[in-house]
Amino acid sequence: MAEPMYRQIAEDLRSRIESGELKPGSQLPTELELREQYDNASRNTVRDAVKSLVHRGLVVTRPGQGTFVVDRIVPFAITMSTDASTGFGGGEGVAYMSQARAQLRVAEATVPRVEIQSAAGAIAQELKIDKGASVVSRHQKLLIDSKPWSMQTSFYPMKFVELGAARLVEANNIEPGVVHYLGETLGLKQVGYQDKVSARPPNEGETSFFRLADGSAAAVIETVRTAYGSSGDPIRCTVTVWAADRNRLIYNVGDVPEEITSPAHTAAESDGTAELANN
Amino acid sequence: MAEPMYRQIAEDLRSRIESGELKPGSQLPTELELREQYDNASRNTVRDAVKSLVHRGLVVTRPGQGTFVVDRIVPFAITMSTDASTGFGGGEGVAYMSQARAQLRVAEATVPRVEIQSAAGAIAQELKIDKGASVVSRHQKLLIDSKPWSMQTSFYPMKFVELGAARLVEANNIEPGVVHYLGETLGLKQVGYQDKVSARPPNEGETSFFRLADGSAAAVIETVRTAYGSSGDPIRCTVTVWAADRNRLIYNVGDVPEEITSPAHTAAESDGTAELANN
DNA sequence: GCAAATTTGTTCGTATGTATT
DNA sequence: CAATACATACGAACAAATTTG
Repeated sequence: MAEPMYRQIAEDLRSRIESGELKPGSQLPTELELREQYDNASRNTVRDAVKSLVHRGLVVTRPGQGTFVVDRIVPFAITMSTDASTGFGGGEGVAYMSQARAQLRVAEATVPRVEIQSAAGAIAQELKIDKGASVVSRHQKLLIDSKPWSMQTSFYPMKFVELGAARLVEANNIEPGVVHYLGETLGLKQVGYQDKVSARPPNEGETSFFRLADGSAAAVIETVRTAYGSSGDPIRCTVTVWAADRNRLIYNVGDVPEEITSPAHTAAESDGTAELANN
Repeated sequence: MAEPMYRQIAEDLRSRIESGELKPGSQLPTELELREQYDNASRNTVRDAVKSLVHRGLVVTRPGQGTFVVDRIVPFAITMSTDASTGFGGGEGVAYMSQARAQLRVAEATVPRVEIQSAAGAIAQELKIDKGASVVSRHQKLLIDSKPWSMQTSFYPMKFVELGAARLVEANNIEPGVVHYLGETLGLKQVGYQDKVSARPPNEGETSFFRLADGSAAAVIETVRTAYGSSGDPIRCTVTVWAADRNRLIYNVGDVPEEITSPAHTAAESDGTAELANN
């Protein structure tokens, strides 16, 4: 018995899924049926097999209904580097909306939740302020086609408000964008930014917002964007958490052909990811 | 009993870990001890609780030894946008090595495994060649401090070999870099590239190479980099898979202060990620 | 709208196997 | 070899969610 039975069952089911015998969206045999199909294994054993598939993101189980092969979501492509078509920083507010439209999706954003917080270590470091200093936190959730897509929180030094950028603490959208507003009121001009991209398992809040299956291996992508002004000082720090299964981040570096950078192109692209023979 | 018992136990253990009562590297109580601590719950119930922590990447279990709080790895920061200090495209070969040295790490790469393959759909699309056309695949695994860090496969149109870039199919490193070599032999100059960044659960090969705990929620980051020449035609496509728990990708866009872009800075940075109050 | 049937979720008990010390 | 600790597997009962009649 080299391989435990529940793993053998899991592998067999996986191959049935990948061969197309079990199509996306279709229901797996019930636990009772699986028992019969697999040598009258115990119900707990077939459950372990199914759990392993849930965990790998191949199927989802719904209490009272059954287990279903996952329907692949068409990922939303987001240009994170400066987007020629919208003119400014990708992945945020206005640019996000316009990219969504270009991919024939409907984007919405919740009303910002604004808070005054004392800066956590990482934020303080990014903004080059003292740990514990006051910062304005503006938090928004972004939806596409009415489904949860990402959540982002921007942090600004409280000093900006004191210097005259009063609207920073207002709980509504600042049109056409906070960056533009800071330019008008304080003369700050964003000249560049640095993104730090990482991936990790979701925490509780993220799991519930993104409606991630409980035991699934779903991951989130976290980007930390620190934007700088012409003086070289940080203007803001924006932390965005993306559901990994429905987003793809695009960075263009140097000269990239026009037709490649257009959002329509990335949208239309085949989803035949992975399987790119890395082994 | 709103919450099932195994979840309550899991949450209690989680809080004991996060409060620091159970430190990284230390051993959790054994299953037998946990039974006693939690109201004589069944062994299966405490096991379910522990599984849920394994799954979230907070602990690892080792047969015959026990369950241990995970030791956080210090992530390796990789500048993916063009790196001023090394002069060329981040995240690959030479640049990777030099960034590792700057962060006081030791980087190694395996000897390239070279194959002639017929292009899969996604690769063909990236390289703008016919699906099934021949491509040269050059695969390497990268280690840092002797531990598995990433694996990457570059695809080049077979046409390049026919046109004179014979060394493309040699199974050894091409110094100082393939891009440089293609410039010399074919006059191709890389003027830019597009990166597509996504995250997903690891497949079997990745799990074993990265030595990821079996049931853990570990994710991999996948970057697909397509590089373009001055004519606007694709030169190559490089697919890199990174273990998400030990890598952080850095993209600089526009003007970012020198001290921020230096590898030493990113290395020294506090690891106080997450907890950035996204909820 | 309710009751029954179906399906997955939780919890228990028990036995045996495998890895490590 | 023995003791310890986790891994696999079985059986059973009841709970909760959903669909169906």
